[in-house]
Amino acid sequence: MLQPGPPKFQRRKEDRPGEIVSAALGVFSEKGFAAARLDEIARRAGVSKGALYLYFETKEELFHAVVKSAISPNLAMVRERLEAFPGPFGGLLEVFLPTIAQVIATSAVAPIGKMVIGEGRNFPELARYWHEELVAPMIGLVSGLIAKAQARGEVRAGDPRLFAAQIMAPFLMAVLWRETFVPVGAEPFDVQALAAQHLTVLKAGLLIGEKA
Amino acid sequence: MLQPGPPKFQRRKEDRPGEIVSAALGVFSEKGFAAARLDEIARRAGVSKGALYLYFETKEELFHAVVKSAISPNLAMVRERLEAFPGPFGGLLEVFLPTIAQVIATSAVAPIGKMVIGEGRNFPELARYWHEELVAPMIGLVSGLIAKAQARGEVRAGDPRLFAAQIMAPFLMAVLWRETFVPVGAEPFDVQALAAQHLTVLKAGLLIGEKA
DNA sequence: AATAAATAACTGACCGGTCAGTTATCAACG
DNA sequence: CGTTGATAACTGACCGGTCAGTTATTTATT
Repeated sequence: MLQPGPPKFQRRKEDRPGEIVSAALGVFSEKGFAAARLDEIARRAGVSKGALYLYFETKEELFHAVVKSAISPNLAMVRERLEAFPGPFGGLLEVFLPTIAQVIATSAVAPIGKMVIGEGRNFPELARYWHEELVAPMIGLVSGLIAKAQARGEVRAGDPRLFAAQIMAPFLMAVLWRETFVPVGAEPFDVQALAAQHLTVLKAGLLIGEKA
Repeated sequence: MLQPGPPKFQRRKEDRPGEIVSAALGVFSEKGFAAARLDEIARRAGVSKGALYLYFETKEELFHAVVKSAISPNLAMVRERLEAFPGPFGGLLEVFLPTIAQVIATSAVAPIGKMVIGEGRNFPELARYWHEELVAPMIGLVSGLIAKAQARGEVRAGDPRLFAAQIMAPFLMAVLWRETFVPVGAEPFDVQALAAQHLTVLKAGLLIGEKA
């Protein structure tokens, strides 16, 4: 009866938070905030539910940590690529649109974003954080680039913020389509093809002095 | 002790379902499906919780009734206007975009749609219904009109379904922006201005033989 | 032995759904 | 016309299950 066998658990204080956040990302993505069960997050993280409370005070704080972890790297990456781009606005679009398509297809930004949209009303702090940390900077960044391009005479007159919305909107739609309607049988959108076609329309519709 | 006083309730079998659906629309719009409380719906409808179950079997069925009531009139209106339009595609866009903007600004489609997006994963029947009854028909309708316009040589070559997505996406974004970020301090989008600017870009980017 | 990580059993509030009882309404009857 | 009996709309207290969060206890580590 005294054979030790494999220990029941190990003490791994350093790794737990990351593993828990990772597990929580999965469950929140699949179920949304309200329907996510802490028992399931704990199970996937390989710990007990009580252990969650050693590292996070509440469910909401855990959600917050998930959102933070999903935002920062992707935003930084996009921002760097955009600000470092030297050429004209048309060339910037050629780089930017496929980049966005790729981030959407591969990162956790999409399901988290959908969750923020779905439950933002009930968790205003979260919507505020998402808006201030990710959405507003992105819109501002793109708007600023558009305004500069207008000043150089490359982009037609108009509200830069609305132009930014027009540029980003199809990607938002593709994400929500994939997350909402594809699971119930809708035909998916090919995000890369959408990016390519969107680029064509934008170049003809937004830029000055381009041929259709 | 026999003074009747005001009666505790009245029997109004005809009106109850409509009043309950209306109250439910409000609560579902504000809270989402999961967070909506049947007690609150009942309170707003001026009945007891038990009365809800005289007219609807479950919470989900009530939600279904709400979705139905919000969809049908608006879809029918848009479809009629679109199919009856005689002129070229550019002129159709001029009518269609402001119409969409108006429906978004005034109808209950927007909050319900946001709710479907937010909770569709947990209620696939609902997402399926919304997709089959509203979204797929709309996409199909617009795609068909685009294909016809392409055949007439009015619209550039490309996947009509992707074009349809590009046309609709900014309105989706405006709705979600209003529902999600404006309550936490974001600056709203002027949907009418967005429609106007979107029209300009689409005419230059989508149509053949138009001057920028 | 002392400490802290981790567990597992537990609590209490919440809420969808139920149902026994109440009351408005109306038709039948005197 | 007033009364009464029958019906069905309606109420509201209640129940059972669920789940975020707590705590008494065990176990790994130093």
